[in-house]
Amino acid sequence: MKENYLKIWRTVQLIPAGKVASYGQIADLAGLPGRARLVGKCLGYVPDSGVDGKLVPWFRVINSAGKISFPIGTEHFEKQKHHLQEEQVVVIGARIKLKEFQWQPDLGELLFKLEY
DNA sequence: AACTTGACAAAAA
DNA sequence: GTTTTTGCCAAGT
Repeated sequence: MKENYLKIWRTVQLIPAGKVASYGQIADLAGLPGRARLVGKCLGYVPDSGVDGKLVPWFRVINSAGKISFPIGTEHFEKQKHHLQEEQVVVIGARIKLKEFQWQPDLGELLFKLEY
């Protein structure tokens, strides 16, 4: 169902530059609790052209362990790491300090997103 | 309808 | 810290 993909893509667009979010966190915010794996799957289908006229920053989504989910050394891995470093996120190996870089949405943003 | 597949996650070891 | 095991559930065959 493409309905869910859109919810997820739009939620990912809310992550500010320089911050990251986990797959589970995105699932929750998108109103799809327990569907972290769906988030991962659908990010693989993100249109390069973007959604609603904006790009979807798929590279700001990492796993709950605080690591990039692609195998180290793969093309995807390097690309994601590069994107993150471009916006000042510190990546050591595959690891990112969630304590420092995890997105913590404030109440205002949540209200804005309450329309489903 | 049955079975497989994930860019996952939490708990256990 | 690490790896393994289990549970998860929409989507695609």
